[in-house]
Formats: sequence, C-alpha cells, structure tokens
Amino acid sequence: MDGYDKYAHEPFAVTVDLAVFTLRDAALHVLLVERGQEPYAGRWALPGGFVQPDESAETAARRELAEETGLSDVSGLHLEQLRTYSEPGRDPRMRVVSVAFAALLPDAPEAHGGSDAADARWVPHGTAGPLAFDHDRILADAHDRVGAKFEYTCLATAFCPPEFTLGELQQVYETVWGTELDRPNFRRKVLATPGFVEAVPGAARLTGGRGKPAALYRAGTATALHPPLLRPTREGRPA
Amino acid sequence: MDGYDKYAHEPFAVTVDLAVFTLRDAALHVLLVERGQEPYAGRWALPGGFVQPDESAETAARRELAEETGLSDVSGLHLEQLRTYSEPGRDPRMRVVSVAFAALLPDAPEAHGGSDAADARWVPHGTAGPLAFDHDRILADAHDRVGAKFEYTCLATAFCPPEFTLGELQQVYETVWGTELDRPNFRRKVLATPGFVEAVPGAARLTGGRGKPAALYRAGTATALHPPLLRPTREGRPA
DNA sequence: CCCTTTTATAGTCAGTACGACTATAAAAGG
DNA sequence: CCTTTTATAGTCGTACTGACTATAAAAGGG
Repeated sequence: MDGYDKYAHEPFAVTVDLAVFTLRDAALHVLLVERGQEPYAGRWALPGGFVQPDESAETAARRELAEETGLSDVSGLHLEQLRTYSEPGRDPRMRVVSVAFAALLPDAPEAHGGSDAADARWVPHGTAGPLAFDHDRILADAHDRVGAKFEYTCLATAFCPPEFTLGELQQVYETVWGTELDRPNFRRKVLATPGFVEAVPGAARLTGGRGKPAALYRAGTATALHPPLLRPTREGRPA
Repeated sequence: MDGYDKYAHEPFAVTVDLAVFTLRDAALHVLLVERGQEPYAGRWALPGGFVQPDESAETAARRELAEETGLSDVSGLHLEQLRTYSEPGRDPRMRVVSVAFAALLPDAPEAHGGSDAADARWVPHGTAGPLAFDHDRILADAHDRVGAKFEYTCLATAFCPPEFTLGELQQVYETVWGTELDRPNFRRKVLATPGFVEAVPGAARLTGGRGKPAALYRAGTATALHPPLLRPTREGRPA
C-alpha cells in the first residue's frame, strides 16, 4: 500500500445493493424495484444506490433500507454485509463495485409510501424473472447465506413480530429452507437452547384460526445456537 | 440504481488487502509488509494494492498473492473474500474502499524472493504490534473466519502439504483454534467423515522424530463437514 | 350438541455422536 | 533392556436427534 502516486488508479463508483427479505403469507418475499431506463429497462433489480463520500457502506445500506422500505426506523432491523461484487463488466455503463447486503424484516408494510417515491415492491421470491445486472447471483448468495445462518444462529426471530408462536417460528425455518420440520422435535430443540426464545409470562395465547391456542414467545438474548439446528440432510441421493 | 446522472458520485479508490496465513513450526504466521512512508511509516501492514481497471477484486487479490509471496503458481491456494472495509477515515490520504481476502498456504517459503522485490515477511501471529490503518481489525476478522470455517469445512487441509499425518492435521486445528484436542477422538472424527482425508495406499509412513511412525493421508474430495467438528465449548464461565 | 378436524403440547425409544478414558503397538534414546 | 514418545485401537456413559405415539384444546359441520 506504499506509493499511491506510483500507481495509476482509475476511479471506481461504489454502490450498495440490498437483498431485503420478509415473510408474507408464509412465503418469502424480496424487495425489488422496476428499472425505468436502460440498461435492463423493465427488469426488476435489487434496491441500492451510491455510497456517498462521507458514508461507510454500512451507513449507506441502512440509509437505502430506510428509503426503499419507507420505514421511519430501521435501526433495529438485521442488516449484514454479504460480499462485494466487482466483475469489470457487471455494469455496462461504468466501472461499479457493489457491496451487497442482506436485510430481514418481520412484517411487510407496502413499501412505496415514502415521500421520496422509492417505488420498491415486495415480490414473491423466485417469481421475478431474471433480474438486472448480476442481481440474480447476489440474491441467490443472500438467500444461501440467510439459510446457512439459520443453522447456527438465532437469526430466524428477525423475521418474526415481537411476540410469536413456536409454530410461526417453525414456519420461518420451513419457508427459508424449503423443507418441512418435525414439530415436536423443533419445539424441543428451540426450548432446550437457552436464550433462543423466552415465554411471554402472562401465559398469553393467540388464535390464528382452527386448533388449540399456542403460547407466545419473545426473542431471547442469545445470538448463537450451540449445538446448531441443522436442516434435514439433503444427502438423499449421494451422487 | 436508475439515474446515475442524477446523483453526484465521488470517485473511490478500490484496493484489496490480504490476510495470508501459513503454519511454521506449529505456529501461525502472517504475511506482512513494513511500511516505508507516511502514514504509519515503520508499521507493519497487510499486503495489498489497487484493483486495476480491468480486474475484479478476486483477480487483483490473486495477483497480489503471487507478487507478495513470490510463488510462481498460486492457482491452487485457498483464497476467499472476507468482507469490505469502507469507513470514511480509514486511510487519511484519500477515500479508499478495501476488499479484504484471506489466503491459506501449506508451507512458508521466505517471501521476498520475487523479482519485483515485494518485501513481505512471515511474522508470527500476534507479535507485530499494532498494524497500520484498520489492518488489526481485518486480521482479527480473518482469523475468526478461518477458525469458524474449520468447524464445518475441510479447510484445514489447505495448511497441510500434499501428504500429511493425522497428528499434523490435528496440530493445524490446535494452532488455529488455540486449544488442545483429544487425539483418539480427533482421529475417529476425521476418519469417520467420508472424503475428509484418504489414506495413501502404499502404507507409506513418515518419521518426524521419536515415536511410532504415522500413516500418511491426502486431502479428500469433500469440502463440507457433516456433522461439524466443533471446538471445545468455551462456555467455561457463563457470565 | 356431538363428532371430526386441526393445531399445540407432552412424552417415548432407539441410534448416533461425542467427551473422557484405557490399552496396545512401534519407534528412538539412554 | 527399559523408559519415553507417538500412533492407533477400543470402551463406556451421556447428550442429542430423528421418528413416532399420545393427549389437550380449540373451530366447524352435521
């Protein structure tokens, strides 16, 4: 890193791209914007924008998160840097290096209410055709990362409202992983992990529809899962 | 990402920084360069450099890896993107966004043999005082990441020569984690994981010094570890 | 109002994995 | 020859997990 002046260094534009997930009707949704101009006009793209001169990528990402979701307070939301995408041809107009982030929301208020008219929309995951730029790749990487972190962290509660049932928490896992889990075993595991969830003391209950009311829980203070909660082995057919 | 021309976007310099690890005499070593000029003159720093206009960060990182280690072929080495550091004040001279990488080498040829005189040196981990810029943070993050990946991947063999004993592999784990492992249990776990290591058929053996000769193994084809090989629980004192 | 359906919760049981430990084998050093 | 050192084999009890059965408490339909 010596001798900056000895090297010719081209200027790069630095942006952030956000893969923002939420759960709606037990289906994974992603926040997307429709592009109005070339390149990729008419295609869906991940929300994002330029990092300003006085911002870190994290600051820019949280600012974009607030702008695109229309939420007034995004300070408590889970936002995590994924990785940086820097292939020379990824934006045909100029040399853009993009720091990608993943964000998780509990509920899904319709997005484009913001005064700045960020016309972002919640789109069911997988239904938005090929995205602009390399955003399909970014989105897939984000989904992989979130799924992997579910195994050894308590991240799943970031999709849940402040109070939730164990059935809802299990739904979160099943939706993100795309698998089904055994309900008694899931209960046992979650309750056996200290700090994952804590029972709402008022023995409060919630009626979602048919069956017996379920006890309510809040997210606990733990962040890691020891031992991990592994998804069902996908070694069903080994080669 | 619409409307590039509506935003004022300052140019950024984009660099890569490398945390290159190797094992020497059962001690973790890091490749560092001594800074010759301000800022941080005389301090150690991670090797790195600017991303060229026609390069991705990954390409730049592998090029720097070859330059700084002096190795002619770095194509087989493990090189992995860590994350991007973009705090506005991290370089006092200019706005620099740095994509950090971690690399693992089996053996440690003394580095600065390269014709380009990259004067990088192998320094025992933890002995190089405070590093320049935010490189202490980057190095710590890299070490954390490598240690964490040891739990659920076969990455540890990246530190080993083509043929190695189980004792040497255990040394790798113990050095990176800073803990001691039970030898029989470690054997059982490694050998029970299909594809982690494969025995060298010639019943070959190696004498390191005193005791009974050990069987030789090669790295297998597996990359993941299911179930993971967790390090001894550091919950010795819970709060 | 009873009976079925649905969901929540409790509990059982066997197989696996793992930590702690003991025992044997094969080399080097004195 | 005996001790030390390292490699390898095996044992035992516990914790965790997958698969499963059973009971409780609600809604809905006849």
